[in-house]
Amino acid sequence: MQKDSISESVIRRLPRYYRFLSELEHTGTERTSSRELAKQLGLTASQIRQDLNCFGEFGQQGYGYNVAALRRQLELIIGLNRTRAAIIVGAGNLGKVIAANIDFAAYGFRLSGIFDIDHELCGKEIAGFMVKHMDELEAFCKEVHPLVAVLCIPQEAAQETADRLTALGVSGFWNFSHCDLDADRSRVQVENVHLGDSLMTLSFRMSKD
Amino acid sequence: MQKDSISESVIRRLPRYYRFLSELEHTGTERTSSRELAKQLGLTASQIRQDLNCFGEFGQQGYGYNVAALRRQLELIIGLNRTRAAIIVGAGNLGKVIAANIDFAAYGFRLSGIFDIDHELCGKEIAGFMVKHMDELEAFCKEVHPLVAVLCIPQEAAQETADRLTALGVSGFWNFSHCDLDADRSRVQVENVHLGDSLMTLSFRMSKD
DNA sequence: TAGATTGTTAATCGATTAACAATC
DNA sequence: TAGATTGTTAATCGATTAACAATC
Repeated sequence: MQKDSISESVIRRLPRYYRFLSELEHTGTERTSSRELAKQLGLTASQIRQDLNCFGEFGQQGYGYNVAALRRQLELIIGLNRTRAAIIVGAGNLGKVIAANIDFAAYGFRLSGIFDIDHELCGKEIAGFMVKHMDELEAFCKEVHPLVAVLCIPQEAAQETADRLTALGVSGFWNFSHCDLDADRSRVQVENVHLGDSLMTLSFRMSKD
Repeated sequence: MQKDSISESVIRRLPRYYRFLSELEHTGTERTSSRELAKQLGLTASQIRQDLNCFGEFGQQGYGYNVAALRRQLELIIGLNRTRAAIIVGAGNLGKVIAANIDFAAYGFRLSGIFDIDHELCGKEIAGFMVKHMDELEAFCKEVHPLVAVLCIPQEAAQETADRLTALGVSGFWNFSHCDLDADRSRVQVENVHLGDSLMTLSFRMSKD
């Protein structure tokens, strides 16, 4: 069904498709077409059909796509129906915001713990979780087996912590540290959120004009 | 000097080059080569030379690149030496974290105000700024002329607010709202930070294995 | 001079777009 | 049936990689 390797470009577009179809479904739209989607998303109809056909045949000639069905398919493709345990490492400002504002369940995850090295923070409650000390990490992972770690720690500690977590069975990192993690990409998935890099691209594009 | 149009792929790599060269400079490294950079960054030497030559000739045959000089060039290329006024719109959790944690000056910006529609939040201090009410936006912009707005507001309010800000002379948006802004890309630059999309790509990549 | 590494041109690869037969 | 729109193959375009003369 699914092509062997999906290009990074396609992967980056999948969430947009899902997001837009969710909106369409929400407004009660029943059917759509690659032409209509393309127009709304600023892509070409060809591209959308090519992208979707990496995963299967979801449309019908002469009709187009059923919005609800296609959204559901994308949900399964992206894996949003799963419930992987996730932990947040680093309970500073950023960790707190993520704990409180990200609807993990909507993305196929279940927040199951928050850790920090600062003894001051431990025991405090964030988003319904009592912050645990990093000393408890091994015992916790042995019990809960989190698959994903959200890294909200300083750059200096990131690599070491990632290695420690990998050894404990974590195979996915949502990395907010300002560094590129060194990891075996065949076994571990890393999604970087480099806010500084993001702001730099804005700076660059505004400098050209 | 600079090629007419720089591809999105190149733009995304520039911050990584800058970041890595800053590290090298910090550790006292004097010279490097495209080969060495490529090895460290997981790219090819060809690609790095092609990328840099979009902007000029910064190396020397037989020697390579001077780390400090190349870093400085990238700083200028990305525009980090500038000081564009920026405002944060939305003083909720996310707005607060960004105000407190992002070193705007390091990226060519200067934070100059924080706004919210919630009267409760107005007057409170965040990162040294007194939160202003959105009613004061027009008067403020007339005086300070911010070029950039960081949107930390709900999806529903994003488009309307962006339009309002565009009319007030804002030409760059760092958009944390979970929606794709509709803007005239020839006059306005938009950099989206879609955390949901980011987490979905992680979900997708973890689902394959 | 010999070795190293650039800047740049040419070749390759992959992604996007166009075209169209299949079919609802 | 006629019109619409898919899935898919072929053509195009752009980005990455390889090769190499120039030169430090």
